[in-house]
Amino acid sequence: MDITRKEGEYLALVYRKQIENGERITTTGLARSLNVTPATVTESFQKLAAKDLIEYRPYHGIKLTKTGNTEAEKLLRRHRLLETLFVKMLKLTPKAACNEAARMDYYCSDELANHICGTYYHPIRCPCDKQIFGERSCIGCAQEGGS
Amino acid sequence: MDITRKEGEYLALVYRKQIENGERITTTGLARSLNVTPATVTESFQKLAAKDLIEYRPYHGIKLTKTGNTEAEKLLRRHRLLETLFVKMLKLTPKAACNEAARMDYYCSDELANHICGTYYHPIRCPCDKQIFGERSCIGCAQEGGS
DNA sequence: AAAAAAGTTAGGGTTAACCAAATATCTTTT
DNA sequence: AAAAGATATTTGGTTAACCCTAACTTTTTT
Repeated sequence: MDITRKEGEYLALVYRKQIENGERITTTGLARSLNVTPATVTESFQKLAAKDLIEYRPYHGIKLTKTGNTEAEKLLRRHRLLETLFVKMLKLTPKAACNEAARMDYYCSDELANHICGTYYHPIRCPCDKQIFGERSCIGCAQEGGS
Repeated sequence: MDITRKEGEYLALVYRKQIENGERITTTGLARSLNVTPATVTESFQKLAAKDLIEYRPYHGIKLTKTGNTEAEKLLRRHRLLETLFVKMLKLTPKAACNEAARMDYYCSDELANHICGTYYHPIRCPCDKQIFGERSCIGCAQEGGS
C-alpha cells in the first residue's frame, strides 16, 4: 500500500516536529499547522496507522514506526535536495525554493534526487541548514542507515 | 475555475497531437493513448468544454479554444523547461527527464519555469527538440504572443 | 439502407479529503 | 474526588476527481 500526498505531508511534518524539534505532537496542534479540524487529523492518524507508518494509541499520541521514519526521511531528502537545486542552480530564495519543493517533492523520484545529490557532491545540509539524509541507492552518499 | 491535473494532461496531449503533429483527435484515439474508455474521454471533453478550454461539438470532435491553447502551451513550456534542466544540469537521459517532468510539470510554478528559462538563456527547443514557448512574465523571453 | 464503427448518455463505483456535531477521555482545578 | 474544561475521537455526512459498463445515438462504410 502506498502513501498519498497528504499522508506524506503528515509524515514529514510529524518527523520535523517530533524528531528534529523535539516537540510533542498533538492532534489539535497538527490540526492548526495544517489548517484542518482535529477530526481530520484523527482520521489521518488512523490511515497512517493502518499502513503501519505510525504507532497510534488513541488519546495518547503517535510515534513514527521504523517504516514511517524511513518514509519521512525519504520525503524530506527529496524536498531538501530540490531546495538545494533551486537555490544553487536557479538562484531562488530559500523561501521560494521551499515553496516550490513543497509542491513537487512528492512527485520527485529517488533517481532524480540522487542525480541532484551527486551533482552537489552529496550535500549534508539544505539551504536552510537542515539535514539531508543519506540514501542507500545513491552512489557516493554517506549512508547513515536511518534511526 | 482551474484546471485539474488530468485536464492538463488532456490539454497538453491534444495540443501535441492536433497542433504540433497535425493529427486528427478522436475520442477513441485519445482513449487508447490514455488507457481509459471512450466514455471517460467524452466526460473529459465535457468538463474541458465547460471550462471553456475546448470547443466541443458532440460527434464532431474538438478544438482548443484560445484559453485552452494558452494553457496547453504554458503546461508544455513548464514540461520542456524541466526537461532541459534535468538533462543539462543533472545529466538525465531525455527519456528519463521526460518521465520526471511529466510527473512534476503540473506542480511547477511559472516562476520556477522562468528561472530555468533565464538560466539557460531562454532556450527555444527542449532536449527532444520540441518548441519551448515564450512567456510574457519571463524577462528576456521571446514573447511570441501565442496563437 | 443496413451493418459496423465511433461516440455519447445514463447510472454507478471508488478513493481521498474534508467537516460539524455528538460523544468519550484525559487533566485540571477547586 | 467531582465537576469543569480541554483534547481527542466517532458518527454520519459532503464534495471532487476519476473511472467504468451497458444501452443508445450518430456517423461512416459497404
